[in-house]
Amino acid sequence: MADVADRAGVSVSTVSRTLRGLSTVSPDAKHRVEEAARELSFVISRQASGLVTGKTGTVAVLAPTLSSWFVGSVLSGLGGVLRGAGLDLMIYSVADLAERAAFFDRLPARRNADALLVISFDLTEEESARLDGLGVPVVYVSQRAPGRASVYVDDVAGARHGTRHLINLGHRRIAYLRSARGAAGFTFSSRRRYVGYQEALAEAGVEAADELVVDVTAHGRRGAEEAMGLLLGLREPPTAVFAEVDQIAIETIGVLRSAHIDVPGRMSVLGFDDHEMAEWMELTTVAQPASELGRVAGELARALIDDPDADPAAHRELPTHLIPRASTGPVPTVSA
Amino acid sequence: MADVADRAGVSVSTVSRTLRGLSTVSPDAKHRVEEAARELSFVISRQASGLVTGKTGTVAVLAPTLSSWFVGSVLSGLGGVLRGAGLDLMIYSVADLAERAAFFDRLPARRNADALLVISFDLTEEESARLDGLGVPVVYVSQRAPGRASVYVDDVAGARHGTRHLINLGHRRIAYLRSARGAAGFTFSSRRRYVGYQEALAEAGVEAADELVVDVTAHGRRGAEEAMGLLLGLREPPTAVFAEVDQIAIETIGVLRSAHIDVPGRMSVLGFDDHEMAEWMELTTVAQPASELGRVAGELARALIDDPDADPAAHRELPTHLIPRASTGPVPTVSA
DNA sequence: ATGAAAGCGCTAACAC
DNA sequence: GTGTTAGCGCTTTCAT
Repeated sequence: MADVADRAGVSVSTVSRTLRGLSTVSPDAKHRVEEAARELSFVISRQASGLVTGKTGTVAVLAPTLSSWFVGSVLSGLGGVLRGAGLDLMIYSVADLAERAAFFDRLPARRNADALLVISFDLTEEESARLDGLGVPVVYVSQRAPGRASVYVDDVAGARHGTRHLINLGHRRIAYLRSARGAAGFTFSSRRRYVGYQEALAEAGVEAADELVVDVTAHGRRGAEEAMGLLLGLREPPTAVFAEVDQIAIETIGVLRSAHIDVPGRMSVLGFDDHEMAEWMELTTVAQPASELGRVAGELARALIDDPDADPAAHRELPTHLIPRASTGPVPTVSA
Repeated sequence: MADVADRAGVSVSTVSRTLRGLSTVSPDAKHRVEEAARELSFVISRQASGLVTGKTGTVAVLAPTLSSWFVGSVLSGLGGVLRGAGLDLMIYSVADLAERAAFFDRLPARRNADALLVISFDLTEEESARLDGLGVPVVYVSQRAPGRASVYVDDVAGARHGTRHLINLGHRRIAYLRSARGAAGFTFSSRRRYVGYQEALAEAGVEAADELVVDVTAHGRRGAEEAMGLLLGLREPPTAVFAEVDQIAIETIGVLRSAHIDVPGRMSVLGFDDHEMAEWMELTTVAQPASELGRVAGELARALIDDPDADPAAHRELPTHLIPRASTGPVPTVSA
């Protein structure tokens, strides 16, 4: 920075002021500094400036994986806001339990970020408490954390809406496929979606049947196979299937097609998420605005960083919306 | 740190030495420092230590998106190595041209990372030259950058291997679906895969036919529909289709199934990538070790950071492997 | 083996 | 509107 100051013929203070966009710099000096900075391709060292301001200019994210559609989408949305705010994005991905323990033991984000976003992670109360003592605001994404800042979608309304779509198509025997694969950070949404399904049935006066609710445990297509085997073996099989997540819905379509059961001719299939693949497969689904979640979470984090009076327990609930595609249709006629 | 020193009854120097694992600390002092640090949940400030060491302890990644399967997988692999090396991961995602221009204009990674990884990004020579002047090692992932460090897979061998698989199943009319959707950072692999396809045909004495090579342009299933329309309208339609990327292969399967053309009974479909979805769809594919690419790139970066004598233009080529699943089978008999 | 002191590159207060 | 100066929290000589 001293070099820039020399070249521009001003003091380092003026350079600092100019580069931070403070108004108290004469147009002339400002111009000379900018030119000098460009010529020397000077970039502020966040380390040095952070040392004195106490800010790091960085937002950290804790996520169980980076290779899932959902986390990737959230990060995309987040990236946009942060860039706009001049904040950097630092990622702590914690693949297994050992790494998770290490993270919470050392808490490396402690002094190295201005805020922490926890994406799609079911934390224990003990872990959350640990984060409370972090000294920086924490925002929970895709999870309701009572008493803490969180951003999530309205799973109940989404599932209710999806189920109603099937009811409106004439379906009465609507199976529900629950994911019991133990996907990290998902148990919360899972419970809520099931509630929405039940509510829609109740509202429409459709009788709920336990036999129509199946837990999909096995991974890969086998899980869907087992579930469909069960459902199709029923005295009165369903005419529609609502899968809690797109992945299972898609696997189900695959299984049905292999069995030459037409979708949606003989069986409608509905998903939840709007995974990129839902479009490729023409799956009707309850879309969850993943990148929007990231954007909102980023804004919340920004507010929490900039404004000490911001509510540290603010909640933001985002709506879902149904995307009708080709995998759902009217209930088959009796003759079929 | 001063607090820790007080509590442990030593000087800050001793605390610093202990926390960095230097050997020149008495067991007694070491123990007291560790205890004090734990009690105060003290974490080193990278900003302050970086200021004096000149290292940031951070590796930056430049990627066009975060929500793609490939980038996510690379980052997962990368995350592991970096964590092991005590390095943090910082992400610069550059969604559009404006952001891209801004990145190369300001080069924010300049003094804020010890290395930069460029993932899946077709840079102009001018942009690459700009990165050369960054002052930190740059590693190109999924791209051959002549004269610069890069990590990529052997696309030619992979495509050759995949094509041979189809030939071994008896196929002679093998269509090739090229992605012309302008996916960022992909033109390089695209060319190489096509070469591999051609080589395999030539090796086996199978005549290449231009009519069998189709560019898929439209997005979503429509692109696959158009391509299959073209191919199935041929006097002598193909019996197998090799899609350059899994996404197109999967869309193709969807199109074929809607048209009641059995896969692989009447048409075999082969992909390239091993996208997470390939497994759900039982797609035979040439697997590309995405997270392994990240791991190797991370190690390369680490070597470049630690060892000034490391070859700044090292290349690492990773192998692909064929994963046979249910979407490819023997060529249909003439009676079919 | 340990401590004292200098200084990394920047910002913030204070003078001017 | 601009320059001077004192640190921010560490690491690193240099003594001891």
